[in-house]
Amino acid sequence: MPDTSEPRWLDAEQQRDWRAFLSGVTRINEHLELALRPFGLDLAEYEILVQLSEAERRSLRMSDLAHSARQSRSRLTHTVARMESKGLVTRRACPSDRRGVIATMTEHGWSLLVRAAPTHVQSVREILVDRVDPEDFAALGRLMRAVIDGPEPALVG
Amino acid sequence: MPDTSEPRWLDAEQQRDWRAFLSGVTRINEHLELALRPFGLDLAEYEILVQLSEAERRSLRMSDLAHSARQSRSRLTHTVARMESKGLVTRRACPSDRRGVIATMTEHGWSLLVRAAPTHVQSVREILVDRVDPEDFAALGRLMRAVIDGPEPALVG
DNA sequence: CCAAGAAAGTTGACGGTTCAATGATTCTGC
DNA sequence: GCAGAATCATTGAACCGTCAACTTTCTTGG
Repeated sequence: MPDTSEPRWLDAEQQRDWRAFLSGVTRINEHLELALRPFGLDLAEYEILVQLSEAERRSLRMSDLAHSARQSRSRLTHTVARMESKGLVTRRACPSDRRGVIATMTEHGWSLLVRAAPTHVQSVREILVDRVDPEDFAALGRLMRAVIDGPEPALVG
Repeated sequence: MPDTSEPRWLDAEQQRDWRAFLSGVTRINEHLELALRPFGLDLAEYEILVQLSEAERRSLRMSDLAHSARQSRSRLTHTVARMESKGLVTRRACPSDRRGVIATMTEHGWSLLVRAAPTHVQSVREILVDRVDPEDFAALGRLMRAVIDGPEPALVG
């Protein structure tokens, strides 16, 4: 049966903070996307390049890449296909698991990342890191780790 | 000429916090979208309903609504058109400015919001508010207000 | 007043994401 | 060792957001 108990609304201050969060995230995203634009990248593609750049041999299984870049496998397939046609990555069969596909960053992808990264970092600083109290930024980290590490919430329905 | 000075990279801790932020935001969004799904709403539509519900006569000019729901005017036009066809909102000409269009929440839209809101709040609590240290949550609010209220960053290019 | 420009809103095409379905391969329990 | 379940990756269609172009109306400087 549906939960008929009175919902626990947010108090005024919580609501203010929550809405600031929603607006802030939007602004941060817009700023980062704008900064990547001159490089012909969006944030999702940038993340893919970063993950590949840090992996052994600059290569990852598609599903590991999907996980670390926080994308669905389907989305990743499409995005990587596009990036492949731009010459940023290549794909090949995985030798140890014939279901698998390994994506590898090309030299061209690497050099694009190297060129884009300084601007990206600068944009992160401009919109967030250099703009806020370092204590609050550390609190942000703690808070987000609590969000990530917590159990899958059930949302009883 | 391009800035050739060494970029100010994030230190290890900043990077850890920043990446936690990216992951956390993704997780929060996924959780909220999931919670709204049974109501046939996504977060963008929910925001539109919230903004209308708090406005006088549950009505807003399209461009004010676009601003407060953090959407482009074009996106809002499309989304409101869809919501109109679902019977959640109506549109009519603005009497004082003949360029304008006023969106109004219908009774059906209102009742859907009333039904969805408790679940939505619960999902916000589950994924964030009830999961983190209240001090850190307050820090989140401060931090995001600094992001929002700050000047348009130039991102010198 | 009026011409030029700005603002409001829409439109349609394009591109990207989601979703469900599919084929192929590997894992699991018996 | 095999049947059934789970995993990996892809596909294509439907759906949604973005972008540039456009119309209409309002504002502003001279």
